[in-house]
Amino acid sequence: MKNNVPPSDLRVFLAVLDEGGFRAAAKRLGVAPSKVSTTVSRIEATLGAPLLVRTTRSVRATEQGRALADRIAPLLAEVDQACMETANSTGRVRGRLKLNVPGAVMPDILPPILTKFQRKHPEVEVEIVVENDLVDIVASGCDAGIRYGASLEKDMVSIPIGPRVQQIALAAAPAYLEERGCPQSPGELTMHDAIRYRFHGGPLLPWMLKNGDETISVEPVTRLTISVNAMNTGLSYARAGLGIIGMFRNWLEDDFSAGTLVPVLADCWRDQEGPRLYYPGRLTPTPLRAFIEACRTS
Amino acid sequence: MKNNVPPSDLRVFLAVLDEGGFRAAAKRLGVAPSKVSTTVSRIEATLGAPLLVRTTRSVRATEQGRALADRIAPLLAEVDQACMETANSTGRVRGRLKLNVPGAVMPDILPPILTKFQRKHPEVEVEIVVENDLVDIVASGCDAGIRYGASLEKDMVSIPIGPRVQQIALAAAPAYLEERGCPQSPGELTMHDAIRYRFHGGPLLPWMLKNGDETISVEPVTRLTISVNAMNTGLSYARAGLGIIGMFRNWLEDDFSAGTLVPVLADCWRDQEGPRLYYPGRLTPTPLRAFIEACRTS
DNA sequence: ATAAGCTGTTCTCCATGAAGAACAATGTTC
DNA sequence: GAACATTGTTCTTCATGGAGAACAGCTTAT
Repeated sequence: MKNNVPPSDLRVFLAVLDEGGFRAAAKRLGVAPSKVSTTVSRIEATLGAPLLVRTTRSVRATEQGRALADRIAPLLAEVDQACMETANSTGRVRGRLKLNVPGAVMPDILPPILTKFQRKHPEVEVEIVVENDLVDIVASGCDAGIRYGASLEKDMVSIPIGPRVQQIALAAAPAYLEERGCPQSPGELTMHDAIRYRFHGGPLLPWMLKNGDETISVEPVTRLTISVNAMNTGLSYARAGLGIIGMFRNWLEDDFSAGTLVPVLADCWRDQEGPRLYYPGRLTPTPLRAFIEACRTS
Repeated sequence: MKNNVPPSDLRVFLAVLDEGGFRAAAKRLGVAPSKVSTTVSRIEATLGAPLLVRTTRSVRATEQGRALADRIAPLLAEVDQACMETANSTGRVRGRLKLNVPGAVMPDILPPILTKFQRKHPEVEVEIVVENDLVDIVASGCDAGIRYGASLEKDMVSIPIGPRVQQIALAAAPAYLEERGCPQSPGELTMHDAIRYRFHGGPLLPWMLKNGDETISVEPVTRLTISVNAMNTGLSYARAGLGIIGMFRNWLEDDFSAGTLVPVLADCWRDQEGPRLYYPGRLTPTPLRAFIEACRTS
């Protein structure tokens, strides 16, 4: 009977309410905003009742829309749960795993973990979304995310992934050091130009250095601030002699070997907490659960 | 997450189980069999589990398919209920009404009822499916059906629609009566040729006639048996002098007026139960409820 | 006051899913 | 045993739904 609303359409409607907007819902569902718009309009036409009030810049449910959403959301969630359990009941780890990760883990942290994981679970198809600015994993339609230093969102769980610590190393081009001198103590860094990286969400990668038995925070003169996503850009400027760069040591190894960058105050480098895997605390699909296990055992 | 099965697909899966086959499910849902086939296959691929075993000529659920169906069927039914109640909450009678009716009610019984109904409820879109052979209203994807003399199916309710009784009239062409003589009593009918109508499902329209104070069943010599759907065919043969025809009086009025057919044994005509509206006993959409009310008050 | 950025919606075009036809397989009837 | 009827599935074609672009409207920043 054509009076029925396809429950898949209802899931679109629920996503709009969950995300607070059509574009956010579209992003989470991996569809175009126009589909979300036309789907909600079609539901309203079929039921003959407005479900959403679209004030510009915000969406909110009507009374009827809220009542409908409250009633069907747990039902559709349980349908998803039933499907997931059917999928899991085969005992095979299969399906798709979508990870939202910063560029920073792309060169050398994630590849070995993924390679091992996919060899162990060949039926899992992995999709990597490289993004730095977005913290909300669910809103981006991903199963899990990797982040440095992000605070824990509601209902999210985090475990370490990759190196438990990473050293923040300082480096400069030989030409820069010949011109400006090589600092002999952390205090001298304030007289130098710095190239600093900024995490998503605004915080700079801090320059915390060891000074004898203590750790001090150094605020150098910042000539350039770059998103952690644009890793290679920062390295290029550093190689060009723009200043002293502060970055994860593993990123700098190739330049050290090639001589294009030289370590600065190597004895003062201190450890930084490594990246963490974030995922929703419940409704864990089998592929994600297997990946979590792979992270725990690596 | 692409691990999710669209719940609309699950509805297709449930229809296959309900109807016991792919083609029956396709008919009920108003889609092509190929869509049902590919939809179920897609669900099985997504979940990585066979849900149905398709022995040729029969379909049955696997253990996992049965478990999944048992769990999600009430959930999706409640989702439909929630939508229906949202639609009803506007207080407006709107939507679609799909009726499965025999051709017998098309000329003069249904039109006045529908005309009145649609004038009262202009927002309802009515679709009429003319079918005689099929008894299962739900399996045909209709909201309700009209039938003569059909037995009550499980969970179905019936109310009279249109005339509470209809007379079974006998008639013949003048030329036939001149040649064979005009029967003076019901008993003489056995010496005449008959044109009889058959209801869907096999029973013939019985020739029950009054004989004094009693009612007798007459079994004439049947020259032609026609489905009630082919009403005009039977009339044509009768006009051509093939025999005495037995049919609802309202169908014969035009021929009586035109003189193309003449009443036979008019004093012996007895009343027959009129048609009935059949509909599922629960989950009554608003358009159907309004139509039921219209039938009750006409 | 203007520009920029973001929203939801509408419109256009095309890729995809669905309809329809054809097929292979099986059970029933003659 | 052959013919017939029906099934589920596969293949081909095309109509439609969705992506993408553009639009109108609104809020915020300059």
